[in-house]
Amino acid sequence: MTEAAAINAVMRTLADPTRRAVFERVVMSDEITVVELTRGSGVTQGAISQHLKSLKQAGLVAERPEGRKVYYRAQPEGLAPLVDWMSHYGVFWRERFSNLRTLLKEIDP
Amino acid sequence: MTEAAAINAVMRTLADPTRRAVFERVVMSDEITVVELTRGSGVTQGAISQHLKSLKQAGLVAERPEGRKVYYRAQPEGLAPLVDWMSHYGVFWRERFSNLRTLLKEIDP
DNA sequence: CAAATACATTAGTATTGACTAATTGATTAG
DNA sequence: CTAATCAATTAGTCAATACTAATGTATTTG
Repeated sequence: MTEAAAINAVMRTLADPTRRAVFERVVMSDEITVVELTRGSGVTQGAISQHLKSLKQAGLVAERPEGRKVYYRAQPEGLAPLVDWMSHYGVFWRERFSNLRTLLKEIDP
Repeated sequence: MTEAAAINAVMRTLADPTRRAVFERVVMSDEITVVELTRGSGVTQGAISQHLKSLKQAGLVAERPEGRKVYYRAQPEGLAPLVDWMSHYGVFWRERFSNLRTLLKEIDP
């Protein structure tokens, strides 16, 4: 996958609010199943599975089947294209990155 | 505009490749007109104006009318919601942020 | 084995949205 | 003043996509 295709996939995948909410819940949970994700999502189980498929194709989540359940977890390298894009075009806004800079100091002084 | 609405607007706006390309060209140029943006974009002038309208509503660009031309420039605070979102959900991937850390050291040692 | 559970997939629907072609409004040039 | 230029907007079209309902496929339970 080329660089442009990667950022395109990630952006398009995270653009949908419902799918982004699914991703956020996966991030927050260590591991989470489809039924759990469906609960309180406002959409059907089928829709959740479709969103998970998109997220998986974008490299944002990974799955671990266990019995009849499938546990999903966030995938670190999935957000890399977005970080890279920000790095590339965010250079022009130094002051905005001071927030990130502070954060980075906190987590890795 | 609420926080969720802001990240939603920015994500959806940058999700389209053509519109993102327009934004990138605006970022790279100090200021740029609609005709210049239309040249080599592959779409019509009307489409460019529509994309610029979206970018403006998302707070990603600003305009400066001068005569019959309108100069567009990138708006710093427009990417803030994306940075904040990354800060919030990117904390979980420290190693990925090392790239950004290196970059930040370079631009502000 | 039969019923139930967990998830994926499919077909069909409705909405969104990106685009063009054309028009309009405004400003500048001849 | 008239032509031409720059940009925005409008109406209409086409494709993409988010969703539901239903079905399919394993796997577990009783």
